[in-house]
Amino acid sequence: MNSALQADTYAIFGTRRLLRLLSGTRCSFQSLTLDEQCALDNITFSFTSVGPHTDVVREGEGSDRLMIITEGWASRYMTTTNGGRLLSSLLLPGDAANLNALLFERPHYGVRTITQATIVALPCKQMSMLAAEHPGIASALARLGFIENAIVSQQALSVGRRSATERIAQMLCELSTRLDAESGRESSYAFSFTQEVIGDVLGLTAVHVNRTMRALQADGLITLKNRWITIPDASRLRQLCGFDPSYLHMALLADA
Amino acid sequence: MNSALQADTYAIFGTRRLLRLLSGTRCSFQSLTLDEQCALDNITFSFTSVGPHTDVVREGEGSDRLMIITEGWASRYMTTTNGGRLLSSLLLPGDAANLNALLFERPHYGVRTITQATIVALPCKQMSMLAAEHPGIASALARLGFIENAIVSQQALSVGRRSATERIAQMLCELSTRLDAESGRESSYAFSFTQEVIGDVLGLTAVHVNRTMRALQADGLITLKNRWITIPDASRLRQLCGFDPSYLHMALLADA
DNA sequence: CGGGTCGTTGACACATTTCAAGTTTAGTGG
DNA sequence: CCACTAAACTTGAAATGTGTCAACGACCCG
Repeated sequence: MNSALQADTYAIFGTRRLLRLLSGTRCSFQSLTLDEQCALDNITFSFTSVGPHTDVVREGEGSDRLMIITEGWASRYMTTTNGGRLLSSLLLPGDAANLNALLFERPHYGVRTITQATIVALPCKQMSMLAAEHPGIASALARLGFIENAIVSQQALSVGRRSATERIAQMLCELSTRLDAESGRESSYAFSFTQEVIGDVLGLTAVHVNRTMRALQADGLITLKNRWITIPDASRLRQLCGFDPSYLHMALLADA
Repeated sequence: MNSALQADTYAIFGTRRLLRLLSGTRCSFQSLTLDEQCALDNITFSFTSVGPHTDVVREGEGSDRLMIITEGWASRYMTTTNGGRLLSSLLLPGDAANLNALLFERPHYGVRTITQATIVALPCKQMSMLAAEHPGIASALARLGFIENAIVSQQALSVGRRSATERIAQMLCELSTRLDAESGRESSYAFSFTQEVIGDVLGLTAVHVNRTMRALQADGLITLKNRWITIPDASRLRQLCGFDPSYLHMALLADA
């Protein structure tokens, strides 16, 4: 099953034109009314390819377009006045980058690509108008927002109350779930994050990330090779950090 | 000026009946259409007084009522499987406790009072129906959700990338702003948080909170007396932690 | 082939935690 | 109003997880 985030995004844009563009997914649930689907079908959108390490949304600068990552990885980031950086969310294909552009002039974060990425941009005005007319669309968008909340909160919990090992394990488990990478006990997926990026997600130093991941490898909990990670026994890793994926799946439980 | 969170909540319920109940506030902006105000006027709600340290929403347990704190202090909390606890938000009078109950069956957090509190409970079903009919109400609710997001993200940044001193200073500045406690350079407000609570908000130990606050007092940055805090020079404290209140005020900038 | 980015490792510094012992404060019942 | 108790605050000493600094190695790309 695909991650809640992805599935939900696709549900919103689950129409003929957009659906074809969004890579490797299903539109599995939460179907909108036919009326709403047609409305979405008429949205104009642009389609861009962006290099790695480039800003899609600059911190504190507004945008009039809603961006959706359709390929590659990106992140929301925030900075401290004295140079500290934290990636408040990792954005995977299917994730909306700056959902709150629909309601606010300024985001409280910036968005930067990690790898090369392709991005769909939708005019906020059109989306807002659609949301105003179609409550189903509005609530789908709101639901996405609350899922973001859950993920960020979980990250705050990690950063505030878990050891470095637990944080890393948690992150690996989350990615495995969001990427739908598990088959049986084993899980594996492309893993091209810099150790510095991981550190910035988890509030750690790149050096310490290195040591900790090394330890995880030594314990046989993970294997890294060619920017590809394998988790031989997902349940063991989950147990190590007490991972409970329900916070990612909330959309699937909801029936609003 | 009052905090964005409070102001916005009151805007939503800024009608004759409810407004009278919500303590000490103004309904300053973002007025809904007359139609929408009337609709809100017909909501049935209950009204409860709760003692300190009691759960309003238990972690992971759903609720069919939207709770709003009208008096006293409360917090959203999350726990780690091995006992770690983090308060992901502090709830002040006017804040909605479990906004996402409108869309999800289960919250990812629990809500517990800190002091004695009084709480207004609104049936989710009625609110959802209203939101579906009135886009203005829906977007007001969504806006609240995104403000929550901004606050939690900011907290994650604090916990992940700021020193203990900076975190505490940041928290004190945020409270000062949200409580609208400043007059001139000076700011002061009731401060009855346990040091353990502060630690759980900031990802620190109660002991370390103590030491750090002691140091702040020694430096003349704050004064504590009888559960009442005074910040003699707010700008000095802000500078110490690089506090920028804009993330709290986002609603005021929006015009959606 | 060379230069830059990223990963790896070591030694050391330091912020924060842990443990433990008081002291103060607040609340309660006599 | 006082005595008593529990909860919260305070302080010290020691342990420890994580950060810092620095060097080196591996890899990729032009």
